[in-house]
Amino acid sequence: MKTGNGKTGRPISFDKDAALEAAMLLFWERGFEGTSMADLTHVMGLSPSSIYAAFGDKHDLFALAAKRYLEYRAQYAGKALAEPTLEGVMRALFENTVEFLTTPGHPPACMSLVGATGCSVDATPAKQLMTEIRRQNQAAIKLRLVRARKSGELPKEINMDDYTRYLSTILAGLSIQAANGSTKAELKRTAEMALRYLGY
Amino acid sequence: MKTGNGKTGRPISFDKDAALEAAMLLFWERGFEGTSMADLTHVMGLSPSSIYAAFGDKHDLFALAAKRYLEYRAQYAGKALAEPTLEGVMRALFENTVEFLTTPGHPPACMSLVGATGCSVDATPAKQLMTEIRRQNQAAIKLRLVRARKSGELPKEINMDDYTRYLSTILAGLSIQAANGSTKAELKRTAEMALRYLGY
DNA sequence: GCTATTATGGAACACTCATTACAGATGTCT
DNA sequence: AGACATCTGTAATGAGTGTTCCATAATAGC
Repeated sequence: MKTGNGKTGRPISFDKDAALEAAMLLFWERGFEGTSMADLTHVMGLSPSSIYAAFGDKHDLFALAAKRYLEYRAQYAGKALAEPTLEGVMRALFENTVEFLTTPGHPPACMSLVGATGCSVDATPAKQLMTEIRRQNQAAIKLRLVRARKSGELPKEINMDDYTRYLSTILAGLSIQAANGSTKAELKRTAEMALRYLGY
Repeated sequence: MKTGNGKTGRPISFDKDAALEAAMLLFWERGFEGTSMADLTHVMGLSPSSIYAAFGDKHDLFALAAKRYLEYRAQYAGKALAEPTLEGVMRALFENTVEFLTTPGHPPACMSLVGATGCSVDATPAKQLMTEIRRQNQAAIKLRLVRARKSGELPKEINMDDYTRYLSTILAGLSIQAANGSTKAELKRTAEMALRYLGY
């Protein structure tokens, strides 16, 4: 796996980014175990040797796909948290999530939920990676909520961990609703209802 | 697959219920694709031929396991819906869910969520079965809410589909929280918070 | 030109997958 | 007893798994 590093030797002949993007989309749709290397060679348009030389083994490739997913697709949450006011954060969090889940061109669910839940022991690294991503997302939300409380936008009585967990719960539930086949309009109304019951 | 029907011939030599229970637990933990027939022979204590004779192929066995799961494990929701008052229904729905998710001896998640989400095309029947179960659960909740509205326990302005979907969203989210590793105490507080924000 | 270095595709690897064929075991019925 | 029917374990089936080997191709520097 020295691809692209050395100045000498035969140069790479394919678009590494495009190949990884294709792999990511397939992993997103079928999960780690549901995606075979043969499937990957097809959608990436590469032979096994090229994949192994450029990305390592299946676990490495999955980790790279997850990284790409976070950087290129899952930024909707980070952007929402960057809103100046807490109300803006809350509204953006739900709206962006619905928008994300219903964007055509990719599966209607979070990759961290479908990537590896319920899998053999061989896939536990992938499963742990997905869990870790979920935990980090939740930690990011908490950080923003703590800031909001410091600025007085959130009552001091509210437990930050509990409130964060409650928010994450609803957001994760939305992903499952989308996977169940809910339409965009339905998800929007659910998100609005959640906001209303939260007091926004 | 004529096991147990005929009066003649060699009788079955194992506890069919116990074998199916073991299969169900493994499917619950590892999902359809994450569970191999070899794994199943181990936990069921049977040879492949016995399994095929008694339960059919892997898809059939998974369907039977799902049925058993619904009948023996997932009755907590149905019981909650049988509560006489809406407030009782709501409280029981959340409390029973938390209790269910944190009961030792089985994975901390709904089988309908981990059974087959993100899988290869071969497993789509299993995936559809899990989705169907989720849809039926949601339909049962809606039925109970409609009854509550007729009895005046729920304002007429509330859209039944939306409210049902919102409730399902939170309940599904709880399952993911549990799968993430939340403790029973944390889940309890999340459920209480959900109830409070819903007005109960 | 040559050599060094890396990438490529295809075939082969050892292994696991779900499933079945077969022979023997164990029961009921006459 | 024997005939019949069904179950059970072993071993095999062919297809699919992730991964590697190897001969060849393509570049850079000399």
